[in-house]
Amino acid sequence: MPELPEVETVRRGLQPAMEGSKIIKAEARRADLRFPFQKDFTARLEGQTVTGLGRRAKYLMADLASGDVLLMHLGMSGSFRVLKEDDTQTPGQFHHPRSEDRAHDHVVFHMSSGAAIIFNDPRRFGYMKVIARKALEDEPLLKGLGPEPLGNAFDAAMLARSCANKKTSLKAALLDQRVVAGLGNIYVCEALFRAHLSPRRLAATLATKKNEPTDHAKRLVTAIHAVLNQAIKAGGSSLRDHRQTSGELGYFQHSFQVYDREGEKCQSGGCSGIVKRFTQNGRSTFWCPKCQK
DNA sequence: ACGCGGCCCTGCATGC
DNA sequence: TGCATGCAGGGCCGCG
Repeated sequence: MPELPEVETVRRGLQPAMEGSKIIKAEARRADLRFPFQKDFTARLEGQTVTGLGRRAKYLMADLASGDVLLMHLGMSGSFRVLKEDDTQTPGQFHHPRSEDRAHDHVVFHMSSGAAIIFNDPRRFGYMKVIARKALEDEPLLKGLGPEPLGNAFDAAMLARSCANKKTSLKAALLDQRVVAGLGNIYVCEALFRAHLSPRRLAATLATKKNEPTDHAKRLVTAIHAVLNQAIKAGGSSLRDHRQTSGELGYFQHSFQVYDREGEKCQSGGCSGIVKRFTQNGRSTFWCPKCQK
């Protein structure tokens, strides 16, 4: 599911249930997700008030009164549901929308607000980890992350600099979380389409010989901003697993212009191209060969 | 040093 | 209907 807009949607959904509320009980219902849970995982959460819920790239970060931070990653299929504690007793209510049983409800936080927060993750590529806030900057999971695409540090000049010496395609560069942190396959495809840039283009062509940003770089940053902001407004994209924490679907998938639209007409004004798909670095790229150069 | 493919895991669509 | 295959929004690891 989750690229930046989906994770941000989840953050906004969890915030009212978590912020200012205490974790009365935390359940880890199996020994591991992607990694084994830390031995003291639940102990470090229980009794703690969540003072804030932030996001960095595709990570959710809950600040705890103890000085710890709970890092959460949704992997490919992770989702959160927020229920009233009473509803968890009602058959059906507790279930993930796509699950007939509770087999993949792996983590539950029981909050003093009366909310039960359930993490469901069939594929278990997601993970959670508690770390001390003062150790955040040494955290390996976060260490190499590039700038937030919607943050002030990310602009055409910075993107051009970090692509200047790359020998990869533009598609691969944008998927590289060290270059910019939070984009995934969908939004890279969509941003490249909106910027009329080919996914096969060499990343280094975003910079001039003097490492100045080209017009392509400026167009691309504008496109990235636009597509992410629109997707966040739409509650993210629901293809398979993504749900808002209320269980509602996101609806940005209806606004895709190339992703998952192989064979359809290009939606760019005046372009008569057809959306094509090919595999790049082991992942599907969707694009219009006619207007993306 | 860096880029690429393999792989982690389950569920779903497709084709025989 | 049943089984095999391939594919999926992420990202770590090892190889060349």
